[in-house]
Amino acid sequence: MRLSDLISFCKRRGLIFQSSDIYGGLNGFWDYGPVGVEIKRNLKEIWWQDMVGTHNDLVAPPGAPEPFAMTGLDTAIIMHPRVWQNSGHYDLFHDMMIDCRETKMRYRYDQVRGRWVEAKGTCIFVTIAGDVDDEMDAATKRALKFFQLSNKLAHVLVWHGDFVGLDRLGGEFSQVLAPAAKSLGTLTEPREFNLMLKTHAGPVADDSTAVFLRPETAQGIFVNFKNVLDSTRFRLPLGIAQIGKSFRNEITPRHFIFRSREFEQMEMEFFCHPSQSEAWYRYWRDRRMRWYAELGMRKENLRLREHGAAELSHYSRGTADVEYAYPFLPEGEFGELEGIAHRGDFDLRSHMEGKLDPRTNPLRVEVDESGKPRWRGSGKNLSYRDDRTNETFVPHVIEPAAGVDRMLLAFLCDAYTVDQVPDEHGTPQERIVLRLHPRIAPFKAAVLPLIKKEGMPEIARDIYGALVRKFRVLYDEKDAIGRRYRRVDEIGVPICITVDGQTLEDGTVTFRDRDSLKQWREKIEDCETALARVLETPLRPEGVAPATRAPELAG
RNA sequence: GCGGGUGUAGCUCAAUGGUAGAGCUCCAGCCUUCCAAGCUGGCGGUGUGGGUUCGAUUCCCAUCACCCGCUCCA
Repeated sequence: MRLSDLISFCKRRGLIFQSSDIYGGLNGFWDYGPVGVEIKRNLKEIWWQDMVGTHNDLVAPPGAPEPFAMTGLDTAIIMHPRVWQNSGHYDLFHDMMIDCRETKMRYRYDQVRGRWVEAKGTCIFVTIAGDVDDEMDAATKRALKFFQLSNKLAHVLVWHGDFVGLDRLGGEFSQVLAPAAKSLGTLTEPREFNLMLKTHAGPVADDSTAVFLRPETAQGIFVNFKNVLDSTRFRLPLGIAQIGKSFRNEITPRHFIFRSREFEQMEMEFFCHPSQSEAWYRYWRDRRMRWYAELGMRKENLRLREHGAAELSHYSRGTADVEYAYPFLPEGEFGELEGIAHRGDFDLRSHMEGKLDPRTNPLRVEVDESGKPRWRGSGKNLSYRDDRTNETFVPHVIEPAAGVDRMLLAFLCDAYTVDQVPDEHGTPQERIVLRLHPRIAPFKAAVLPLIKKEGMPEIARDIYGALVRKFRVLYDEKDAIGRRYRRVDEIGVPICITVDGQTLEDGTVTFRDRDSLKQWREKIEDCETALARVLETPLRPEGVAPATRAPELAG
């Protein structure tokens, strides 16, 4: 499947539209339509129920070290600017970038490094960008090429000093050979790129009222940790969940809803004793991975990737990504769906003491030139006292963080299927069907009179009226029955309930299964329980595409 | 941000420097007893802004958006 096919499909069937469509759209923003909003709400509801709603805090679930509590929050999108200073986002999301006028390449200012080298009476600063295995080897090749020397003449090059960043040049770039350039002095001045969306709290727009839209929901949980403990009787281990919008000024929004500037996150911060944090990390990593498989995501499209030591912050004892083989990626490549991170005590301590320097070990507050904290903390005590052991400690945090939109995209890609179904002449015809798990499906059933006469619509409307009080269901009497089946197949409705000639005789209706096309009969008065039973079909543990349980056709 | 491509009806596509067309969808009706594409009728369109021209959907410029490849990606 091509991504553009899915985008057309999503527009045609009312799943997802471009934001501000009638004005030509806005880069990085998308709207959910009548069908899409149901799917999205279902995903959030399933996650919330799994995390908070149906959690039993009296017993330890399989694989968990001990029983634990779960609760939720809904915090503001706009928070105090100091939150972002101490979370690290302010520094991290304010990148200085430089452009190369010759090659049109853009680099992060702090990722371009170089060294002075002299030959043929000229001294230049030869640079390389990003991660390079052998800096000296790469720089030598570039210098030889610039001075038009053969590879055998490397000894002619006279090197001065060591490799340093561009910031050590004092803004003078005239002798700089940019990473891919052929001539000197092609780099622009460094310019500020702000990845957080900025606005103003209050009607006066000046620096004193500048605030940021949150780039993640997690910080609302960290800064409320003490409030939650003080207002409840929860003990650790405790998980606090939140679902909400986040915003990032992505440089390049791409791939439909995969990377957008306004998106929704489902994050949970799990606070526990440091000595147990690694066990909890493994528990949440495995549980979150299992969740996708249990909702029917094909296991060949899903993988868990543990970050290597080089990728990890030193304070983290582990980070794993749940990844999906999105169709816009090259064959065999996977993209992020959810991250599960062991964050240690970095966040709580940063909000207590001031922003910690993630490069230090053990963690210390980051200081400026005069030795003062770069960003001052709240000064509030965010440690936890266990009243049973009388031990006081700063909890460690395990963070499973999922993006609702890319999760929905992954489930859509996984469910979008074109198969062959015979038409009324028995000739195979192409059919688009969304094989969504019944819990994710936007509607649970469609009630259809076989034909629009002989009293069938009246019976069907009564059944619809009874079901609609409990389920999201559709009623449709327009067009031939086969056409109506196709319509609801396309938006993933798992069950069709058809009122036909036999209904008039014995009071039974036909149940039709979306995936297997199997049919069986249920009594009119049993429709509600029968539908509930089918929708609760145990999930397939091996993670194949979902199929509702379809009893053999009776009679 | 760079390079390439594409913007015509809800969708997929056609055509043209001089009244823009089809199929599907959708709507109204007919027909129809289980897997869309039978019948009749109907609604609906050249992304936006400028320029050239008597006249621009077509040519030119700009802009916006999407797709692909780079770059980036807490």
